[in-house]
Amino acid sequence: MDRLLSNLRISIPSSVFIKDPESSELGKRILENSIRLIDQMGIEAFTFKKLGEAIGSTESSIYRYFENKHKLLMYLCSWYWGWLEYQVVVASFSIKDPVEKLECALEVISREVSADSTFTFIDEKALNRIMINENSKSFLTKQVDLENKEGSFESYKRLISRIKEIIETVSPSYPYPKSLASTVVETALYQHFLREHFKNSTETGPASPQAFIIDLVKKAIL
Amino acid sequence: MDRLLSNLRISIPSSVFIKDPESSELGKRILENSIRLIDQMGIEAFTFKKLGEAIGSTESSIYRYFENKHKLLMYLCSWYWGWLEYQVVVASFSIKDPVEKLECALEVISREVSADSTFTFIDEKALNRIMINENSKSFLTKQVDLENKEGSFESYKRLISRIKEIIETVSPSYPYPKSLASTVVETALYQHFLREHFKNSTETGPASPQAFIIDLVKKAIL
DNA sequence: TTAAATTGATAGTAATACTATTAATTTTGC
DNA sequence: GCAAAATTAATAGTATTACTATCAATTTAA
Repeated sequence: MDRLLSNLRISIPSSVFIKDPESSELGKRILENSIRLIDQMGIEAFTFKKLGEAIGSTESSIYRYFENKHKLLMYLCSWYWGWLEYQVVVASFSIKDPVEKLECALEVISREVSADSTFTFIDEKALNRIMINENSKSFLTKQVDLENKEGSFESYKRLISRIKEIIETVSPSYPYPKSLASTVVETALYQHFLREHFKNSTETGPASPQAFIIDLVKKAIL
Repeated sequence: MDRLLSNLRISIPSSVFIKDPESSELGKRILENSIRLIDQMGIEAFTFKKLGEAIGSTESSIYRYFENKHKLLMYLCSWYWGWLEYQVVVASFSIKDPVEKLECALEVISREVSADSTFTFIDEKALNRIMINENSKSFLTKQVDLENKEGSFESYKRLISRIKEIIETVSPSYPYPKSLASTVVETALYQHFLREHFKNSTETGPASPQAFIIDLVKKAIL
C-alpha cells in the first residue's frame, strides 16, 4: 500500500489556512514543528514566536500561513480527522459483512495510533496526543458557528457521518445513529485521556478502550 | 424541600481557591458575576479586569480569592458537579428498584437544567451553559496531574463514581462500569453542544439527549 | 533575466496576566 | 466603643502575548 499511495494528500478546508503549508518547505517545517511543540508544551503555552525559533524563521513568516494559532490547531485537527477517515476506508473497504465492517471502523478510531510513513512530515502518534488533549478546544469557542459556516469542521463532520452510515447499514431502525456516531468518536479520544490522567474513571485493560466501545455500539444497535 | 435545605452548601476542594468566595459579600458577587460574564463572552475573552469592573471592584481584590481565571473556572465546575450529584441523590433517593434508580440518575445528568432557588447567587442555567462550553478546558491542560493530586477534580470523580455504583447495582457482571459512567457524564454535556452547533451530528427530538443516553446505558448493561 | 512572490529582520502596539505597594475601610475581639 | 487586625481599593508597574506594518534580501517562475 505504501508506494501505491505515495502522492496521496489529506484535503483540508481552505478556511483554516491563508497559504497552504504543504505547498512549501517552510510550510512543511511549520507543520512538523508545530506538532512537536504543541505536543510538548500544550496549545496554551505554544506561541508563533517559539515556533519561529524552532524552525529558524520568524513570527511574521508563520502569520503568512495561518491567521493565528487557533487556525493552526484547526488545520492539525482537520488533517487528523481526514487521515482517520482514510484509515477507516482503507481498513474496512474490502469487508462485506456489515457488522464486521462496523467493528473494523470502531477499532480504527479507538485504537492506539501508530506511525504512518505515507505522510513524512506528520508525526501521527504526536498528533494523536494533541487530539486527545486539544481537539475540544478547536470547537469550544465563541466563533464556532462562524467557523462552521466557513466549512472549517467538514473533516470532523464527514467522519461522524461515515460512522453513522455504517451504523445505519447494520441497523436501519436504530433511532439514534447520529448521536451514537458522534458519541463514539468523542469517547475514543476521551477514554484515552482518562486512561492517562484519571485512571480510576475508566477500565484499563490491554484492549481498552476499543473493547468497551465495540461492545457498547453492538449492544445498542443489535 | 426548599426551606428544609436552606443552609445547604456545595463543598468545593480547597485547592481551587485562596479565600472561600462564599465567606463574604464580595466573594459572592465574584461568583455571581463571573458566571454571567463567562457565559456571555467565553472563558478566553473573560478577564479579572472585566470582572472587577462588573462588580465595582478591582483585579487585585479578585486575585485574593482565586489564583487565576483557570482556578475560578475549576471552582465553578466543582460547584456544578457537586450540585448535580446532590440533584441525583435527592431525585433518586427514595427509588428502590435499581433500574428505575438508574433511569432517574441518567435523566438528571442529561436533562436541561432549570433554576434552583436554594442557591441564590448561582444561576444554574447559565452555569450549565458554561459547563457545556468550558468544562473540558478545566482538565485539558498540562497541569492536570498536579491539580488532580491536589484534589481539584474530586467533585467530578465522585459523580462518576456514583453513577458507576448505580450501574454496578443493576448489573454486577458488566465489565466496563467506569468507562460507561464517565462516557455518559461527558456525553450528557457534549450532546447538548452538538444540538446547539452541529445539529446534523445528533438527533434533535424533544427528549434528547436523555432518551438516547438512557437507551444506550440500558442496552449496554441489561 | 526581469518581475513577482516569498521570506527574514526589525519595530511597534494594545491587551493580558499578573505582582507590589500603600492608603482607606471594615470587621473583630476585648 | 475603641484599637488592632484584616480586608479591600487604588494605583503603578512588568513581562509576555498576539498581533500589524514596513522594507530589504532572497528565491522562484515566466
